[in-house]
Amino acid sequence: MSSAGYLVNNLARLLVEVLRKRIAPLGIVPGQFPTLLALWEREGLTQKELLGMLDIEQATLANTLTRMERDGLIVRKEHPADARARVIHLTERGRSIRDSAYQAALEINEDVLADLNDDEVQAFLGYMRRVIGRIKRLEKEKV
Amino acid sequence: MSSAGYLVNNLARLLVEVLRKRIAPLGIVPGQFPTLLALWEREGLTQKELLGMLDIEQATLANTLTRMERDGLIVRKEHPADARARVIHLTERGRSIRDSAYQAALEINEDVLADLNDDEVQAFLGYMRRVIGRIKRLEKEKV
DNA sequence: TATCGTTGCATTGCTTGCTATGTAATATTA
DNA sequence: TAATATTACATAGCAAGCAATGCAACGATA
Repeated sequence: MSSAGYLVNNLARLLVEVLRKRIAPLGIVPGQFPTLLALWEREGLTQKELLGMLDIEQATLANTLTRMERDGLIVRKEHPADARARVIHLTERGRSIRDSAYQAALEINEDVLADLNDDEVQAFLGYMRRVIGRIKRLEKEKV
Repeated sequence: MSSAGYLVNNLARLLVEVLRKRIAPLGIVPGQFPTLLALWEREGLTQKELLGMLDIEQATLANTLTRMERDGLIVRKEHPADARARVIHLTERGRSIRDSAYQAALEINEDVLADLNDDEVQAFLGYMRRVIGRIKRLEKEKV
């Protein structure tokens, strides 16, 4: 029970739970984090634009945005030029948790990687990027 | 967008989808894989015993077992000595896909890690085990 | 300009994870 | 042994992922 796939899956779930506990006081959940990071960089994006930054499927993002709107983190306003699209803005609340959230993310990163030195961390990240690249290339070839 | 957490999560999702596509012809889904691996090793386990091998929560396993029973992979029979417990057996169908499933898992492992040499694979697995260990230790301390 | 394909987003339904809680059955103890 | 605690499993409800599909609005073209 320790193939790469099993370990990656296990690690991912552990990390999500660590993140969940740390950001719970901010009133957000792990699935909202990548979207918030993007919106803290730039507001007023459409769902399409956001999607381009996020490695998730459109349906997943649409549902996540609905929950974020329900939770008072964002608002979807009408697009000035295209009635199909909507522009996404942070609420004051969504904006206000930015610094604490960045802080939490940094702390988790440090805590969790504390047993690896800098070179090892770089090697680890490098391996993951290479495997991710490999899988994406495999998928493209088959199409 | 390339912290360890983000990469791990991304990689885990990619791997699950690769697995999903490869095992779809066998009529099973990724969440059933670890349970099947355990049952192919030994049948007639209780849920409790299975749980001890699986790094998931009891409720998750109970639901997975229900879907596996629905899909005709396992049957839950009454425990000879304890009326609360049930022993879990593979159906003929569950048993029959064993070799193809092992084969699929091996192939995926190879395909996906093909850009890393043996030393790099070992290093990669080692890093994951260390980080997993670190997180579990962190959680224990807090309790 | 009327038609028709494309685009942007929402919805539905499923899986797989979680926590919290319910319910028998079993085990312990007063 | 009656009361109580614990155990084994199930259930409910939510999050976050996916594919498939629906629908209105937009854009291109005959």
